[in-house]
Amino acid sequence: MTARTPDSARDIPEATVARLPVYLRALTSLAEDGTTTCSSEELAASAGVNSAKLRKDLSYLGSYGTRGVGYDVEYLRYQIAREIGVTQDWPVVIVGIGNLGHALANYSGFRSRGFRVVALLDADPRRHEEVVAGLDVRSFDDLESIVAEHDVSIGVIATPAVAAQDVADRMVATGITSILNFAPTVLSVPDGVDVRKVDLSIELQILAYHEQRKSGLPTAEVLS
Amino acid sequence: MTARTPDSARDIPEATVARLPVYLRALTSLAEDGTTTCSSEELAASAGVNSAKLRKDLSYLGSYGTRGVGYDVEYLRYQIAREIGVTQDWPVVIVGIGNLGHALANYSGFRSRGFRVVALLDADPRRHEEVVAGLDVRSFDDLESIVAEHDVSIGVIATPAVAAQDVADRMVATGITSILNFAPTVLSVPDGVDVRKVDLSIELQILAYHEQRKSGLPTAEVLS
DNA sequence: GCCGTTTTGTTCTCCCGTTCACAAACTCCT
DNA sequence: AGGAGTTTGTGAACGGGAGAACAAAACGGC
Ligand SMILES: NC(=O)c1ccc[n+]([C@@H]2O[C@H](COP(=O)([O-])OP(=O)(O)OC[C@H]3O[C@@H](n4cnc5c(N)ncnc54)[C@H](O)[C@@H]3O)[C@@H](O)[C@H]2O)c1
Ligand SMILES: NC(=O)c1ccc[n+]([C@@H]2O[C@H](COP(=O)([O-])OP(=O)(O)OC[C@H]3O[C@@H](n4cnc5c(N)ncnc54)[C@H](O)[C@@H]3O)[C@@H](O)[C@H]2O)c1
Repeated sequence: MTARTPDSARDIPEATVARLPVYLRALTSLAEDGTTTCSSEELAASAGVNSAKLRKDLSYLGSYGTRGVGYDVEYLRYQIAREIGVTQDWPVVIVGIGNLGHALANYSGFRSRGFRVVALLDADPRRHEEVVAGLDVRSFDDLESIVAEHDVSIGVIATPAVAAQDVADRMVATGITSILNFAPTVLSVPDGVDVRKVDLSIELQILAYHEQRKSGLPTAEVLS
Repeated sequence: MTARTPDSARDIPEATVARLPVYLRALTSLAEDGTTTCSSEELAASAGVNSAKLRKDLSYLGSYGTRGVGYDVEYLRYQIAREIGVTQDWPVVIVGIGNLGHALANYSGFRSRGFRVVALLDADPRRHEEVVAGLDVRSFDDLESIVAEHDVSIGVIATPAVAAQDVADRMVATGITSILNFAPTVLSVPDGVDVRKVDLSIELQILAYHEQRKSGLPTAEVLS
């Protein structure tokens, strides 16, 4: 509305934002295969979406394709990365270095996709002896200084559910404004702070619901 | 339409299905606190949703509340669990016992929420020496016999991306019809098979997008 | 230089999901 | 028993996203 869009501040629909990373990955994959140009049809197939949806999504970023030709893979990849903001690395802290925290710390996919784990924190002093993925596990009390030092704005919570709200509160207090939460709890945070949750049990329960349906109906599933 | 709903076969909107597990968890939490009755307002707050949405969601299951009073926590909890299909355990196999697979195998939240891990499979023979969470890590070739023996219909993929499609194909061939995929790939499966994906990097990239927006705008964020 | 072919960008329509708002229904108090 | 006060269940308005369909634009062949 206010039309004072300095560069590319059009607001992109949330559903589109959620798909841009998928396109980014598909483009990276195509680039690795040596493909330099692709049509919306090919890219859509690679990303698992409808080609009309893909084109509409990309149109929010600008006109980066060429009619009759398609998209330049490398150019489009860069434009999407720039729009998402992963052309340079984001520092991230992980809190709660238990089963899941270890896996996250060891995950190489973060680094390659624009994120750098700068610290691993845990409340349990016994954990502080450990070195995971080349990083010392440090005291949760070091949160403030680490966030200040590395200018961290993204935090990951992998603690038990009971501790998650406390951890979130501390994160917010130190200036973190984006949280990825693995604990099965609803976090309450002030306006201006984004929270996304990943909840395995919910995903499995959704599958279970459909599974129950399948076995219920006799064979009235397919129609093609 | 066809109105031949044997028991409770009304089709529940997908968005509602995705929230039922959240309500289930909120109700369990309330029950543990000793609450026996709750209003839609309380339950909605506990689940982090709008109360009107909650009531509409619940109305798809039936009329399980009492006007002027609210919902019986234990009764509603059971009704939702039954609708989702987690009143008895679902057997699950996990394929790919690396960093993430270990964390999943050790996760106690599955058992308590209606799922039972019956086998851990890995293609790497060196893994077969291991015992994780009380289960032997077995050869991927045992998939068929394990699925047949335990009547498994849900599989979890925690292998590297390159192997994921192969694993999915094998799963489908053995009769698995629901897959939870952690590998960053688009899986293609036949009709009748459900796939849900969990992708950490995508979640972080969505956060990064909004984070970039925040730092762009000066302070035009809050208005309350 | 022009025409047919290809593929993008966009418009239009439809559908799903969210939210408001209110009547119906139940409890409790007098 | 009746009325005031609560709270559910749902009809209706609204907004956003998905997909079909097409016009505009670029390329290649002649
Ligand atoms: N393991 C999985 O595969 C998995 C799957 C889905 C969800 N989860 C969820 O992720 C979270 C972590 O799971 P996990 O299996 O790693 O648990 P875990 O018990 O192995 O690890 C939790 C860690 O958090 C630390 N911790 C506890 N309180 C803390 C605090 N206040 N501040 C900082 N650190 C604190 C503990 O010392 C421990 O090291 C849980 O909420 C769990 O429900 C785990
Ligand atoms: N570790 C994390 O926190 C994390 C986070 C997000 C996504 N992921 C994704 O999850 C997957 C697993 O991650 P990880 O860190 O555990 O990797 P990992 O390399 O530690 O483990 C992968 C395991 O899969 C096994 N495997 C390989 N090919 C197989 C096959 N064809 N059949 C059966 N088993 C096979 C390997 O032997 C290995 O044990 C990857 O796709 C990764 O991108 C991991």
